[in-house]
This record gives sequence, structure tokens and C-alpha cells, in this order.
Amino acid sequence: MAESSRHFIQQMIDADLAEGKNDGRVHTRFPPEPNGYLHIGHAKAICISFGLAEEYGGLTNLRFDDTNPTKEDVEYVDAIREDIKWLGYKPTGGEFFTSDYFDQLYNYSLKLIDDGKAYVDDQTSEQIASQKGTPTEPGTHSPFRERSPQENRELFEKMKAGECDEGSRVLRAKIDMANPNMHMRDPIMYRIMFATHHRTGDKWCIYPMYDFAHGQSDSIEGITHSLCSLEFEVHRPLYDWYIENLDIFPSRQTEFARLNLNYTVMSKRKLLRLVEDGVVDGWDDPRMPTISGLRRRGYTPESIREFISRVGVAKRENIIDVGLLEWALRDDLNRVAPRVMAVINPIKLVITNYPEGQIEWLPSVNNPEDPESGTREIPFSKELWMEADDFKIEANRKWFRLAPGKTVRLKSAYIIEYENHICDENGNVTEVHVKYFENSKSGSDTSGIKAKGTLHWVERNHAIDAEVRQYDRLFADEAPDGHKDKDFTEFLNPNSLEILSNCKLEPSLADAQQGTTYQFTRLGYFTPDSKNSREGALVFNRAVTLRDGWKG
RNA sequence: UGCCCCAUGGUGUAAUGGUAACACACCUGAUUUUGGUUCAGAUAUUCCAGGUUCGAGUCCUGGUGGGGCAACCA
Repeated sequence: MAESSRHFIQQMIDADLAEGKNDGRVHTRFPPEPNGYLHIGHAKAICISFGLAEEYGGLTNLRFDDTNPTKEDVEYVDAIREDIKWLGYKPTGGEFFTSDYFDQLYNYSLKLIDDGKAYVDDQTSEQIASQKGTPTEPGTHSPFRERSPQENRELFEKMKAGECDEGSRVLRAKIDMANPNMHMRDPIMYRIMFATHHRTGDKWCIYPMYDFAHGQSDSIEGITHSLCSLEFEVHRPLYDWYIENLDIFPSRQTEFARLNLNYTVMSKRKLLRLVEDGVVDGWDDPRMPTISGLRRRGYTPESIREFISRVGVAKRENIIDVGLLEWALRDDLNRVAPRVMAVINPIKLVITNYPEGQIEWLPSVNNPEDPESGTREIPFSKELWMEADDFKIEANRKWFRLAPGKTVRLKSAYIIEYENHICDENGNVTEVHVKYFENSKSGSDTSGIKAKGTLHWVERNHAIDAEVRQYDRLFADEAPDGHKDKDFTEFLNPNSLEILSNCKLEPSLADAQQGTTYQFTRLGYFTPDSKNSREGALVFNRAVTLRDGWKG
């Protein structure tokens, strides 16, 4: 973890600290809007804000940015809390809601009205939009711009009292309709919405806009470093304007580039569509780039944090290869995942010279990367299941697995040699017959035979049946939402889910733990599906395959 | 044709005026009772043009390219 180079935000904080700014405090916040589930892009924001505070011995607030009751819901609040906790972070500075500050925000707006810096506009949204100008032309003033503070105050109080229709009036800041930054052209502060808020109920019928709420909320909480993504960069002058004109604690906003991953979409709107259209099995579908989806898929929090740290922090637009995320998972799981044997496309393997009815319990290493992990015993007998892919009728010398004339080792057991095979009427191999070398037992091999390949297997009578779901990327295109004139759903990968229902697992998996990801030897990493796996009807999700170095 | 941001191997990220580095990917080879892991090695990089300087990826000017901004969304 000893990274010598410091990214630009760390350098900024270092400089602030050196200057003695904020009495040496570092206080960040993570401000999700509870209108959807968190995704891997949010994980970056979480790791930055929580991680930086941790690093500097500071605090982080979790603040739900709930200023738009028509889009927000408590379901999302709970999911967001859980995801943050699962990632391993705690809101050390407390948990808040922007709605906690509605009274304070209202008082702030009164101050701006009294100072002649805000006014009530009676125009329609269309009229206001048409006066806004364009990026290249200045806007024009509203006819209501010069109302007196007294009149504005009376009108605004009426708005608050519910005496005005939705859409009939707004409160705007009086800044500069000719400003080259569109956000400074008399931005709307409050709009009327007769909507029940998930926390404040029907207390309010006016709700503050993001810009009028965010900076002040930061300020109220004493946030020193307000870190957000690049698209808010143009909002910063307004963020600063409100703080300055309200004369409140000067939180500082700093922007970094958000995380983009190839072969997926990352906007909440698009993810919501996949959920609503039933393309996926909810926000936590294992193919979704959501935190909950990755969790269900079998990702570990450690792997996600490692991934985020590898991705870095900068201001440059970036598209990260999803392969890096998979690498981070393998890197973590290789160290910690228990190894087990599972055959997902089973065919029969008969050891012709092994005694009928005999069972041996053979020790097998739980994790060769972890000497502490010990061994467990797995049953072995004359009839086993082997992987269909591990047998080929015609094979060349580069084929290390079973084929006519080939000799291989059965993992943790014996070396076997091909004798015969049986096909069904379609020519598919259904059964392979081999002989074993009794003196080649794992750990006490005196046979002197060298087998190039090692196969996994499961004893036939002790095998547990299970369903295995193998996932591939949800989209077949690197940038599914990067095509003009083409909807991102056109690039859905039709093979993103493959369900195998006749899989055979070693008996120890009968009590596979939810939340544990196992390595199925030679296949990949798998975890029980949190939604569908039951005792006696196990369902496993494949998190990721093993790296495949074989160029056959 | 306004304002803001950005530009370093295939992908990311460093180098803070002094030998362009690290990770992932890719390719070789070694080891291996997982074609995994591990280890060793190879290939490959400063958008362009001027300027400042003994010296520029870094500073300046001008281009070019990419992204963002005109919701009563956040």
C-alpha cells in the first residue's frame, strides 16, 4: 500500500494541511441521491472520499441528497447504506440527509431575498428557458427581476404556504444573465412541488435545487473537501457564489474524472431501464456493474477496493478495461478462496481395474496459496464424473488432458491411462474407461510415471447436484452507449447467461457458505447465489474464470 | 463557434525543469499434482508547431483532438 506518488487531490490536501487550513481538519462527504443503486463508478467516489479521510485521520459524512421527492425512495437509501458498509466503510462523521437542512436552506434563501440577490419569477419554465440565451449568446432579463425584496419575500412565503400552483413560480438567484457560464444566469433556487417527501412528508411544497442545496449542506456540515466528478466542474462558480453571498463556512469543491468501464453502461438511467425492461434479474443481477450485482456475482470488497486503487485518480476522461476488475478479483481470490472440485459438464469416468464397491477418502489441499488452510477428505471410487471438455477423441501432442493413448493425473488421486470410450448415437462421448496405477497415489507416488495434465473429478455416488450459472459480459460492444442513432440495448450480449443444470459437486459443498467464493479447480471462482440457492437445490454463480494460458 | 476541463505505451496512472517509470493486457521462457499461481525476460509511450532554458512530458504562445455546459434532474 506504500504508494510513493500522490494524486492531485492528495497533493492539494497536503498543501492545505501545510498551510494550516481548516485547523488541520480533513472532512469529506459522499452524497448519493437515493434514486438508484450504487455502481462500480460510485465505488470510486466512495473509495476516494472515505479513503482520503481515513488516510488523513479525518471524517466522512454519508449524506443522502434528497431534494427531489418525485425521484427518490427509501428502498434506495437502505441499499446504498448496505453497499457502503459491505465495501468496508463507515460514515465516521455521521449520516445525514439534505432534507435535514430544509429549514436552514429556507432561511438562507430569505437572506438572499432580503439582500436583493434573489427574486420570485412568475414565468413558465419555457419562458425562462427561452430567456436563458445560448452558450454563445447572453440571456435576457426576466420582467420580474427587479421586484423589491419585500414583494419577493411575500411571494416566496406564499409559495411556501402552498398558495401557488406547481410550476407557477420559482425563486431565482439574481446573478448575471450574460455570464458565459450558463449556470450563473439567474439559476433557479426553489421550485414548487406538491409531492410527499420520503422523510419530510408533506411539510414542504417548495424544494431546493441541487445547486442551492449542495454547497450549503457541505458548509453546514463543515466539509473541508467536497469531492465530486468532472461534470460538476462548471457548477463550482455557483457553489462558491452561494457560499460567499451567504457568508458561510467555505467548503471547497474539487472534481475528478469518473470511472468508466468498457463493455457496460454506467448511468443509473440506463441501468434502471435494464431492470424495468426485465433484461436483467434486478439491480443485483450478477451481470450488472452495481455493487450489489458484483456482490451477488461473488466479488469481494477487497478486490473492488484494490481495483479502484489501481485505476488511480486524475482529471482525464478514461475507460478502464473490465479485465482489470477481473484481474483484481482473481488476485484476491487466488489468495483466499477455498479450492473444491466440481464438474460442470459431466461425463462418466470408469476405472476398470479399481475394486468394485471400494471407497477411499483422499486428502486434498484446501488452498495451496495458504499453508494454514489444511486439507479435507474427498471420496474416490471406481466410478467418477469427469469434465466433458477434458476428453478428446483425436488429440495432438499439445493436448495435456485425456484422449486415446494419453495418461493424466486425477487431482489428489491417481494417475490413469486411457483404455476406451463410449459414444451415444450422436457421436458424443458419454463414458470414458481408464485403468489406474495403484502405486501412483497422490503423496505416495512410486510409479515413476509422469503425467503432463491434471484433471478434476467428482466421485459418482457422493456427488451433489447443482445448477451453475456462467456469466459473460452483458454487452457485446466495448461502448454500448457510444453509438449515435443506436440504442445501447441493441448491443446486449445474447450469451451473457448460460445455465448448466446438471453439475456435480464434491460433497463438502453441501454446506457452502453464502458470501464465500470458492475456486472450482481448473474452472474459476463460484459463489452460492444469494437469491436462488437453497439447501438441496444449490445454485452457484460464476464470478470469473481462471486465467486461461492454454493456446490450443 | 462562447466558457470550462483534458491530452504520456493497447488500457490506466506516475515522473512537480535534470536518464520517461509502474500496473494491467500482450509475447518468450522456467517452475507447477489447477494449461491457475509464482519467477525471469521481450515489445511498446510524451498530439502538432513555435518559444523560454545549459536542459522541456513538465513553463509560455498558437494550433489540433477529446470531453463537459443552455433540466422547475442530481
